[in-house]
Amino acid sequence: MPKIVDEQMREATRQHIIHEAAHEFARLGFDQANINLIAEKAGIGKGTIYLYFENKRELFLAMLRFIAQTQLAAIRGALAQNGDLQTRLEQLFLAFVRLAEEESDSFNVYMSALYGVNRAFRTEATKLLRDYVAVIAMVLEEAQARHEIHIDDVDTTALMVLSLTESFILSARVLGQSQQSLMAQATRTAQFILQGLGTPLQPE
Amino acid sequence: MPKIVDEQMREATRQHIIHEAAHEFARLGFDQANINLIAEKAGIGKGTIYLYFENKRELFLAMLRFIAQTQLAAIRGALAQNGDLQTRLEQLFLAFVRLAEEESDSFNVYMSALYGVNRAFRTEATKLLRDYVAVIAMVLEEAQARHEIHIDDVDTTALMVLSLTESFILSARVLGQSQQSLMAQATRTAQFILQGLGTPLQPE
Amino acid sequence: MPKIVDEQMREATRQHIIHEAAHEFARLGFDQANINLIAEKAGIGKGTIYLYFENKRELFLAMLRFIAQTQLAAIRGALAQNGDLQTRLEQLFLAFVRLAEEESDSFNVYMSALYGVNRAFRTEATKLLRDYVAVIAMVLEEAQARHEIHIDDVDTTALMVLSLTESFILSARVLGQSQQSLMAQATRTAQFILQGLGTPLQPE
Amino acid sequence: MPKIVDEQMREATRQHIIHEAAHEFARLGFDQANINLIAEKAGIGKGTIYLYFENKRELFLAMLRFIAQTQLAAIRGALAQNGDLQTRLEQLFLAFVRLAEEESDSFNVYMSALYGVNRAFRTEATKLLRDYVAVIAMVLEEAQARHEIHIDDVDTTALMVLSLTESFILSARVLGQSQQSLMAQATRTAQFILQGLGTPLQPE
DNA sequence: TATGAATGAGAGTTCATTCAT
DNA sequence: AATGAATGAACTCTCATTCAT
Repeated sequence: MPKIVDEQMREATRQHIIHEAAHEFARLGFDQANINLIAEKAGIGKGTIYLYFENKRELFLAMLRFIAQTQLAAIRGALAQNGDLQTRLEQLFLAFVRLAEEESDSFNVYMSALYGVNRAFRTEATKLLRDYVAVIAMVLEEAQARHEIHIDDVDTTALMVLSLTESFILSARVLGQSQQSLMAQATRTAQFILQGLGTPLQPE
Repeated sequence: MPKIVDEQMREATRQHIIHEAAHEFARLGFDQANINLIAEKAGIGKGTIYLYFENKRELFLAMLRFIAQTQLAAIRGALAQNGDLQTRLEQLFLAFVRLAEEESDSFNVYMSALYGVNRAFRTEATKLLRDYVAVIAMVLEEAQARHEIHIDDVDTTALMVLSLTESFILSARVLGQSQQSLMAQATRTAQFILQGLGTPLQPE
Repeated sequence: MPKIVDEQMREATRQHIIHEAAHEFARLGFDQANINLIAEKAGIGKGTIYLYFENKRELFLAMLRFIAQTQLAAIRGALAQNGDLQTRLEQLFLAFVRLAEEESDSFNVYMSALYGVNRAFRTEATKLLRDYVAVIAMVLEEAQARHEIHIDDVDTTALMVLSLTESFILSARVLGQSQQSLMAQATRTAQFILQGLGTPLQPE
Repeated sequence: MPKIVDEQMREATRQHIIHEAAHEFARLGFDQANINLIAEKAGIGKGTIYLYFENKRELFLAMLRFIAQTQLAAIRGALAQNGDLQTRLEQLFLAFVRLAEEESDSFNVYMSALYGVNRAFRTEATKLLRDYVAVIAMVLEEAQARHEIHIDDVDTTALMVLSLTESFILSARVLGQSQQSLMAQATRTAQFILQGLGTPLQPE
């Protein structure tokens, strides 16, 4: 079965290139990142990259998709466990804190793409944003089904939740807050959201 | 007083360059923006830009500062009028919706700088973030002085308010929401915040 | 006799590659032609070409030789039939018109090689030129033996005849003359040559 | 008048670049010629070439036009003097011999363009071919006006004359004939043409 | 023998910056 | 002060060729 082995090798190399590319793109941005350097760091020849990706742009997009998958998987994982809404919102918050810490490069790349000028990159980054909203909306709907809350517009509310977790965390980090101090705010933020939704505070 | 006249001329030219630069940087991003084109659009010679700005980087920074001033002035203006906290939060929300619409270029430039890779740009963009938080914190403290609310950590709360306004609005716009539908959410968002802060809903 | 069979197979593959190469070289020129594409069109692996030809240059030379053989065979064939000089010159002219039409790619490749910058290619293309002259010279000598004409310098005259047929036809084609209008000039050109040689016009 | 001086300087530089480019293109062909090297040989910076020519292709075309002008001027000059047709045909022949010797680079570039694969280059080279034919046609018509000859199709005849001079000379050179031996054939070729046209040989 | 993945030299082109005028 | 011609570093991408399988 050399075909399958080859295919696995190829996919492994692809992933490897994407990893190095992610690092460089995060460090320097799309324009300043250097294909030669990415190849060098990946331990392959300069031309080899073009056997795996059509051009620099496609490599960047592939990397964006990879980041999106990874991040979404992490967030989904954090919300997979059962529990009441407060617990799950706390889990969501903590998951984002962890991601923002461990994958800060990815977040920078993602935000740059989301608010940058390249249309294709924005489109790709927007998909992740939509996925985040969808995942949170699902959690909210489950809570609603359990009569924990009552919401009119689930999607808008989900976006508010996302702003109070992801955006809040990113801003706080930019302002210099440590991971620890951020984690300490998980409960409080979850309470803020629940109260905001009109749900009376539940005793911890 | 030729000196002063000269000084005024010089400042006017500077502002003029910054304006054209803002347009190009917003349109193309820092790397893709072309100094020659900016000069041409500003109606001055290529070399002249370097009499006003040390290099491309400094021009970008000056433009960032200009954007920050303009935006902060708009937000300050929106919060200047009196009224209870709910009203002022609504005003804040509406002000951001307007800004995001009318100065969307500036927002993109600002967000790119905030989450981009250039350290100097991040530092500058962070200042604006800090200023926003400070302005909101002041509003919150005034409300607290009037016993409308009670908050422990004013700065963190201010950042939450900012996330629920600015970040929320930007995300919503990226997802395709219109200015109108956004404006319709001002009251609701303000209520969400007030409830989140533990304040019983006030009759409108 | 597997050896001979193998040898035949090998020669067949070689010819096949040359054919595809001729097409690509004629279409794009030596530099722009792509070895990978030639291999693909020939239905063989990229590396296989190098088992048949040392490098791109050698492949081009082999193709030049192939073109030369084909063309010379066509011209020889046209002159093989008997007849007086006028008839044979007409045949020569018509043969070149046909070749220029049906093998215009080959002519372009040949002319590019003849007047191009690559020394090796020029040398190869010059051989064909010499062969043409030799063939024509032979015809002239036969006519001389039959006392149809009297010439001092056969080779120079042959070159003049070649210029008035091949070069004339190629130029006319570049200037847009159709195959038909060219063919109509066969008799006239032959007469021109004969008169040029000092031979009184023969009644048709 | 700095404007005019500048304009003259600019034109001088342009001509200078074209000269060096002609040399390189003749030596290596379009694809192999190196813009960097052309710049270097012209004693200017690599980027400077792009202030004078949009790209490599345009530089090549400009050079083709320059060659065409130069060659056509030489041929026109040779035919300017009065004299009977025989004399003028000899002058034409000698002019081409001289050109082929002194500007052999130009001839190679021109022929490569004429029979090469690049459509734009062919179009440009064809113009020169047309001009040659036109100049010769004019000479023939003048002779006809003086009743020296009688021709039906002037253009076709002009092309025959061109083939018997330019193409003949180029072929002869490729076959190794020296300038001297070529020059010695001027009279004979002119006679060949005149006889070919049906004109009784004039006593020298 | 046949293959095609991998390689890396190489080249056209852009553009921030300089500096003579 | 203002200019813009000149510069050359830098970068993406192509493709002939190699070689392990």
